[in-house]
Amino acid sequence: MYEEVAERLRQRIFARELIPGSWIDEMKISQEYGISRTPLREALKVLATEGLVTMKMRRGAYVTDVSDKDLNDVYHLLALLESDAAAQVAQFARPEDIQELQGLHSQLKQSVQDRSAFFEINERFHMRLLEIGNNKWRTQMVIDLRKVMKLNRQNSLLKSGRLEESLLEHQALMDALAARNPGLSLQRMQAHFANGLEAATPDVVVPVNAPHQSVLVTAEG
Amino acid sequence: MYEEVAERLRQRIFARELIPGSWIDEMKISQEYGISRTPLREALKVLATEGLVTMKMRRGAYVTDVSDKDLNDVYHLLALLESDAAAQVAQFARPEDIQELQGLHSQLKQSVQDRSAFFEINERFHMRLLEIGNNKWRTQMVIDLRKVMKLNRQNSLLKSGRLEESLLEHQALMDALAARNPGLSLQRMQAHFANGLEAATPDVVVPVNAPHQSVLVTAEG
DNA sequence: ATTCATAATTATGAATTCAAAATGCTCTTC
DNA sequence: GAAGAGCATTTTGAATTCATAATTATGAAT
Repeated sequence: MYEEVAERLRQRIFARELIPGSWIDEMKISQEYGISRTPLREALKVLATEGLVTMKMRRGAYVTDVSDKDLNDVYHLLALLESDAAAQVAQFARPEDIQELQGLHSQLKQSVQDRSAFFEINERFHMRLLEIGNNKWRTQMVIDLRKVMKLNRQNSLLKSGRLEESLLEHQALMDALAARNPGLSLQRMQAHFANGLEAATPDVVVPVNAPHQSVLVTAEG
Repeated sequence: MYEEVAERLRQRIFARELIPGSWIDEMKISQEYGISRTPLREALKVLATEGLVTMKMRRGAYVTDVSDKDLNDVYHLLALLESDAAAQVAQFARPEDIQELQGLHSQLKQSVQDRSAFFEINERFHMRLLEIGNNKWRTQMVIDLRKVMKLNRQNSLLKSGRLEESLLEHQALMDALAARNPGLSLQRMQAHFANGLEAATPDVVVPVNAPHQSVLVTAEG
């Protein structure tokens, strides 16, 4: 059960229902979920090792408050890991895997007018690339880091105008992958992230007190 | 208490007292430690998210069995992350930080005849470099990955003859750092890891049934 | 009125108890 | 003698209970 509880808590944290820095009332949550404190506490300790909550001695659990520096650091690592994955894919992927990525890219092209569809397919593309990269540890690290990114971004890091640019960057990446050029693929993924970060500077982020939303959050375009 | 218990379990796993693939008897361990199952189970769940143990539904906890591919994948990521850190250090570290690293390097040079001292100082050097790299997420990831490396290596990845080579690589790295050359620092760290891996191919690993030892295990030289 | 001390309340951390599921053993039957 | 069904034992997972620590509130003293 603790896995399920952990996931429910993650969603509430991402949705800003549980505010960074705030104390997590074990009694209240366990009553809300109709469970005892035992599995809840197990879930909290898992979230603590994930970095989503912070345990204070004899003080309980608090939603971790990530700073702007933290976000930049995490974003840097995402760029590093995902571009590494891109290089590996260019080098070792089977032809049908490249084909699959091209299929996803085509879908992405077609959904450039539908913002939420674009985000969803974009997310799928990045995740499939990681999986094809065939290093489960890297994949897990990226998953964890993306969770942290979700902690402090209410919406996508994409500005409205970024969708088209992002698509072009994806195209360039796909070309490099199809050409089986590891170094170029790495560069193109790096560039993709570098542009995404520009669009992500704090001053373009929507107000914190915006109503929570279940919209997909992506770290880049 | 769960933190303490988790650490004791980690040590037992690294020491091969708990064998990869084997089942972890909650009752037995909790009696051994003179505690109840509750904090033990919390610790196990933490170790599960760290990847050291695997939870099976209604089957309990098992020490994770990492394959040779896993080890190569993890090693690849260590090289990626630590060389990234080296580049950052070359770029952003304060002069006194570079000085400190040079101090550690000097100690390393002096302890080339004492194998265990060499390992310990080497470990300190790598950790300090990471800390100076000033990205706590990267540092934490490296710490976690190094734990996984310890799962399947009874002793160091260094062959006896590797100590001197390793020292030369460290010297080259230090030069690049002192010259404040990020790209070169990155390359030198990558080279350091590339050489370490060569020495770590399965056929040079000591037998698995060797008596457990508390010797420091390092992922590279 | 303010500050310090003590008591009471509240919440965390751990132990114990309880329930449910899986495995293994035995007994029966073919 | 072997195979399958049923029961017992073992073990996990969760709830409840208990103890300890921390915070807050109340009261007294300066």
